[in-house]
Amino acid sequence: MDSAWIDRSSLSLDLSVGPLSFPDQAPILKREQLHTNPMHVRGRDSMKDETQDLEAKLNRISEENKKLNELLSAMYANYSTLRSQFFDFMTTSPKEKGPISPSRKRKSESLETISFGDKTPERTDVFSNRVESTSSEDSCKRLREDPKPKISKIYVKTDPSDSSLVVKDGYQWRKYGQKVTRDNPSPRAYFRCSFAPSCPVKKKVQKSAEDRSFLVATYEGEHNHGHPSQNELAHGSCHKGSLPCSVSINSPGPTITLDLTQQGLRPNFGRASREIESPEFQRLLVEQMASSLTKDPNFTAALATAISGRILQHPQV
DNA sequence: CGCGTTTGACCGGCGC
DNA sequence: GCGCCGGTCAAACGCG
Repeated sequence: MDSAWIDRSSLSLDLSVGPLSFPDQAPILKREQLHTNPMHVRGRDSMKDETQDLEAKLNRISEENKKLNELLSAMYANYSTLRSQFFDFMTTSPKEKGPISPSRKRKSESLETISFGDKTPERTDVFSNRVESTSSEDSCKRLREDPKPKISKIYVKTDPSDSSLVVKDGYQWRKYGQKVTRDNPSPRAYFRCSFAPSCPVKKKVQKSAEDRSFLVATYEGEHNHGHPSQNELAHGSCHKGSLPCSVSINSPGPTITLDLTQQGLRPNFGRASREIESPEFQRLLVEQMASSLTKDPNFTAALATAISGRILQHPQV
């Protein structure tokens, strides 16, 4: 986790919690208080105590500030990990395979599994996109026949009560069947890509047997046409059927949702993989995230409450 | 009326 | 050969 790039001096977290002093400013505050606060006319001992108190408090506040910065860094690191894995998936999925022969034989599974917003017990990292690919040695026994279409699997978080087996991925799908399978009580829906008549791609969607709040979409084959929502992406809209627009982070603490639809957070996909590496982009991204946080009244209110609570714990100030 | 979805029937691979 | 099971077909149906 490389957080050294964060230019902390450029991050101004206006938290609306009144004047916050940093440790190096503490002596100034002390001098001001010596002249303005009649309580400081008391003996040197009490002054010393108060000075120590103030210093301790300032240290605590700067510690909290530091922790918040670290939290932000961690959030960004997770975010960039997710993003790069997503780009990997986007650039590698429907490519480099031979012609697809419509074989009715049982498919040999050459799996590539990716999960969005994953939180099942086996996948504890809330930001990890699991990519499962069975090795070629593993599947070569079953690959004795014609080359199989590429198969990829995607986990999509959904409402467990939502019975619609719809995974919005930007393509147009036509449902041609539904079946209840043995290993899973929830039905499996079969879709064919209907964006291009000759497109051989098929999709199976079924609720995960282990966690019904996840839809498992299995894609077979590769699209022989462009992504229908490319234009939308280029124009910055993130509407119908496009790629996941927000990522929910579910942790033992509060739920955090990073809204990636915000302008400035979503660069043009064509140049994205290069731009995301540039320090300018990363700096911009952190500033965006920081400004999103500080503009969120709930966040600033909660932070202000926490800090003022700490201060009020020491009423002698 | 056209298009998409639903759903029961059918097909074919696989294991016993 | 038979039965099971996943996958597909296609008629019926619903909706705009």
